[in-house]
Amino acid sequence: MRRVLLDIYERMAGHYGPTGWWPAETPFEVAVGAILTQNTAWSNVTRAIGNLKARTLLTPRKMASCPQEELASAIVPAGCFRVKAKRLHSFCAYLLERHHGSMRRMAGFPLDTLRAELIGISGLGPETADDILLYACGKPVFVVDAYTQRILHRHGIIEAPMKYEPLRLLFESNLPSDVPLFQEFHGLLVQTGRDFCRPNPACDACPLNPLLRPGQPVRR
DNA sequence: GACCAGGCACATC
DNA sequence: GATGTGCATGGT
Repeated sequence: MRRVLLDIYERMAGHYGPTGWWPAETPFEVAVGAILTQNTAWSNVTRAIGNLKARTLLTPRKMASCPQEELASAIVPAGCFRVKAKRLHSFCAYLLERHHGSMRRMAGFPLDTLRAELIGISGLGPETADDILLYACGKPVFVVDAYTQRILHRHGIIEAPMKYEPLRLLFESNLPSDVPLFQEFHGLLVQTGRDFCRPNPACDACPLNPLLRPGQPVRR
């Protein structure tokens, strides 16, 4: 499995080069983007974040003190705006109370502690928590998403859809615990999924075709 | 007009 | 534990 995963990584990296994932200017912006992108296309998140910047709401204190309806109006383009405004407030409250509003202070805490606390916040599930941990805090967690599932399944690496935790551990136990590797790997999976693994895919040019299978010798 | 997008909470069985 | 539904916009 280790060789298969590294083969996948090398093919995608060879096709795309460095992705520099996640696209954001600050760790706090990463966290906001992680919440806004839930079940939402990234292009819509970009608009919402642009609105937040224009209204100078993209800091933990400004966002926390902004009325929820006003916050919601700024993030309308991201969809589910009432729900997400509430989720952003929940995260800001946690960040202010527990870490004095500082993402850098937050990153000083152990991974397991932070992961449990983040998942405990209403509106933050495992994927959103892991986005924040990997890309905003620099912690070695592998982020699993719908594209990860779909790509592995379509290429026969997994037989049936797997639950989040087992799939995360599949990657983490078969790869070196390396933050830049995890960051790039997930970014490459998203790009590959977006370009080649949609419901009506253009599979022909996919860099993962044909894919190395378990037990198969490395082809060069 | 239907379907999808870088989920999650809640209700129900 | 598994499945269904609401949230809601913008692109294809």
